[in-house]
Amino acid sequence: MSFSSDAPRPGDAPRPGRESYHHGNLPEALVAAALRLIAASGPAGFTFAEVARAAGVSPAAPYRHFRDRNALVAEVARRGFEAFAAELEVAWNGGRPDPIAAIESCGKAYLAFARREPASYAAMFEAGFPFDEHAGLLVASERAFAVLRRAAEAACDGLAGGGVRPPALMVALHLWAVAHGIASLFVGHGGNPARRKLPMSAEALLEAGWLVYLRGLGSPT
Amino acid sequence: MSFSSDAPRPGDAPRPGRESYHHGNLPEALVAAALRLIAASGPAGFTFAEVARAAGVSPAAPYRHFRDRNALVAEVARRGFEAFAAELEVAWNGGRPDPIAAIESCGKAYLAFARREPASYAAMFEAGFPFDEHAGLLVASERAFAVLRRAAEAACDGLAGGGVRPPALMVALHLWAVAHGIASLFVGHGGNPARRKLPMSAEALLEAGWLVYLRGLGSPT
DNA sequence: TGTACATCAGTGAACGCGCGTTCACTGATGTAC
DNA sequence: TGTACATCAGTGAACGCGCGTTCACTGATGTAC
Repeated sequence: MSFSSDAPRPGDAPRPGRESYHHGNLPEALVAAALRLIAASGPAGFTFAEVARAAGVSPAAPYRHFRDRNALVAEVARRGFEAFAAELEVAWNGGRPDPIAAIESCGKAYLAFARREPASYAAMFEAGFPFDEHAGLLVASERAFAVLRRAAEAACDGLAGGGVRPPALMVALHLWAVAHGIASLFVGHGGNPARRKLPMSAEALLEAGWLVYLRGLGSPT
Repeated sequence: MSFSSDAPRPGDAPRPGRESYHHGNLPEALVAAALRLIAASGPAGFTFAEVARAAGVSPAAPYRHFRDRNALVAEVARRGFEAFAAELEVAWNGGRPDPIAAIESCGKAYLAFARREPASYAAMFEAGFPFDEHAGLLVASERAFAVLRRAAEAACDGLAGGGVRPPALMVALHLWAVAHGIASLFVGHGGNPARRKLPMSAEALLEAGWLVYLRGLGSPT
């Protein structure tokens, strides 16, 4: 993302000589402010008025764009899932050079996202409102999960022919659970520092976990 | 737990004809009220004054027992870890009848706790204050983790002698990550319903995940 | 057994504060002609 | 090119409310003698 030097940048407080009575891009600025506040104190740790203040507008202004605080956090989560899905897709890269390497790449991308965008990750997984009440949210989260699903299918395809073929959906859920478990327990973020010192990086822990699991499925690693 | 018919029961609002000016067991009542409120709206979803009201005392009363809201939630989490550890220890049962069966039993106990005490589980894993700032909390959480650690060691001991012996700590972290990932993503609770329909129960998902993983370690399951 | 006293665990009133939400408003922008 | 008008996206003041925290207080309890 890049911004021209004249356009108001999302997240900016209004400059003293603001050119326009209008903000220009308030929805963006509110999302950016929400991300900062979530990073500092979690998805429940700020008020609607606080977001307005952080974006440099009056407390009534956000109501033009979001019904309430929840709608704003849901939008943050939705964008988070979109970005997350896109990064997982890049990492998966159509399963090249081979499924195992591509899966490992997804693991790195998963934790990289949780590290780089802890506020998004928190909004996505810790905010606690039902996905199906916010239309776009469900769609976006499905898009992210679909990558893991595809990876799981490829992993199952690659199994040595001997045993029973495990259901790909189950494998995808397992991969997701390990990744989320590690991200949630061991990847520190802002107000929520990692709770436990690890004998290895979270990335190495996830890679080892997935590899052992795939080996358990019968994968020839 | 049982209560004599005369003693004030924790969580009770004061009865009209309360025998005593004193509450009798306010700390317990506050913890019980906090659990109810957390179950309804999450560890961040209520105020200190609300807890007082729910326990039937004036808003100033809780200050006699807890420095602030955080101290109360930390106490809820600490007790949660104590109960959690105790239940895991019972399930582990010294590794009897055999390590694999005992580990599966721990998996069931893990999810059973998350289901039965969602408020405790949320306080333990989603409240987001650092463990080391609340002394007892760290100790209690270590006690729970120690069970998984022991289980991991037993699993490693039981491996067919061929390969490299995996570090038990890593194995314990993997087991924990899977269990927490599944509990966190798929076990619905109060204000935080499960986000995704599963093709199987969370318990079956966890058991399968752990078994595949143990097989990947080289375990003769 | 009684009494005086210290301590404990609550009360209830008070304070300043910031929140959520509404409302009529107004400056800026876009468009029809 | 100019002008009238509709629409948009903000303002800022206002409201009632509940919160966090403090304070002097008071009823109940326990204990020394």
